[in-house]
Amino acid sequence: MTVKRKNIRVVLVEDHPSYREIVSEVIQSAKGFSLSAVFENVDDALRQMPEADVILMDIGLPQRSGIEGVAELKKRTDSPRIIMLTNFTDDEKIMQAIFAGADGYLLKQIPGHKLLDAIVETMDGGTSMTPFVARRVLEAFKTRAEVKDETTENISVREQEVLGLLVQGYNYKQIAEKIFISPETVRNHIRNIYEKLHVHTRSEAVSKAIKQGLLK
Amino acid sequence: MTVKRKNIRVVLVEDHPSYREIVSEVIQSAKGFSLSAVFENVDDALRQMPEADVILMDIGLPQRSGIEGVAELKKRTDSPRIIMLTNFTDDEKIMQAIFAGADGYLLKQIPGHKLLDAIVETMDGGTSMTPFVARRVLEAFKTRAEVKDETTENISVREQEVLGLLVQGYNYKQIAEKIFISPETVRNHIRNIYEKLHVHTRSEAVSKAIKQGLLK
DNA sequence: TAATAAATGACGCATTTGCGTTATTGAAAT
DNA sequence: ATTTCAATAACGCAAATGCGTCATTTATTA
Repeated sequence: MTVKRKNIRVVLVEDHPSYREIVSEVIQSAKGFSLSAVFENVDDALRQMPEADVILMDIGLPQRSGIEGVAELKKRTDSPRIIMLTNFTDDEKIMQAIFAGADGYLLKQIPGHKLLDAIVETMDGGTSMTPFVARRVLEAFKTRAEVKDETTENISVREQEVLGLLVQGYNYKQIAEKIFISPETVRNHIRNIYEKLHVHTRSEAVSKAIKQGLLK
Repeated sequence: MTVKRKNIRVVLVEDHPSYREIVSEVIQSAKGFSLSAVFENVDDALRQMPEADVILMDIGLPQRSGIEGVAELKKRTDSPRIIMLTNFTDDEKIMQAIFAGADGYLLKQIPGHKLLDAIVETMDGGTSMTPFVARRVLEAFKTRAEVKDETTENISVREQEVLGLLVQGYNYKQIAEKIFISPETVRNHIRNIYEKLHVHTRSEAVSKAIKQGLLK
């Protein structure tokens, strides 16, 4: 007697006919998976999207790109998990897809069994990335961030709050209104923040706050 | 007649005896892999490291952590590729390891065959991450960076130069001295930058410049 | 209990900033 | 040949900023 287990419902969005065939075949022949729908462009997918667990979306679709597709779908409530299928070539788009909120980034030449693994892992709340993509992401990450420097003292909770507003460009008065204190107190907080960060201007404070990840 | 192929030489650094045993077993019994050395702490590993292709390093070692280990090894010429083995718990350390320059981040409970896959993929220049780790990394990434927004016009070379100095906290006069133009011209450049970025203060400009990667 | 730190508030003042307005030069595009 | 644009420069002025100095309250820690 086996426990009745629901299949993982997969939707594929891919314009290239032969690749569409290959992936469809993999999903359909796999135990525990079912292919709910196949679309060849984003517009159709957005209009006719059925209930599903995971969407496999080509990143480089004509007309509306897969990135727009992700962004749209992720706005919906109960959006399924979305895995992007990418080529070696579209390096720039990988980053855009990440910010659009995709849950996985796989190279198209991934073997069938690994694609299935990735779908399961994504269902379990992880983010599947092929090592090539992961490398790109980390490289981009490292160029943007800095390690927190040892001399930076602890910024208090209230100060972090003020610092966050500073980064958004608010002035004394505006910050004061937002957190219901006097502008003079804001000045004092900022003064203290400067001292802790060893800076003397807003720009430097904003710069350090962002680069060192001092916010939130 | 088979082609003679060199084994992938693996080194393991892990303090926990039972886990050490398990991994050693996996490597030794795998075709195409050989276990060159096993260390139980970073100091021994640094002192006696043999030639190897891939190092598997526990991230949470006593005394000198695996993170220090990576940092040290990566300074050496011809450093092998390094894969960190992590637990669910040490979230903060994952980021530190990334900045230390590790080439892979795997959860310890990874099945043997996937560990072997990851070693191969890392050898091929990729970065292997288990989906759990990948998720953490992307979350951290997303909070720090933004996508370049479409409305941002092209910042000219000279303007980028000025913007860079702005981010470093210099004022009109200081920027003027640095690039040998009048402070009034600096004002003009900054004015134009503001217009292109749709901002009205230094803080906002600095913030956008960093988050959108407008520098250099 | 005394010292310390965080959060609050205030006044004065020199400096810096943001913006309106105007103008010249050289290079690139039409 | 002319328009457009980047880079340069200048003046004025209201608003915002950075910093010195001082003070109160409430936690927390030594």
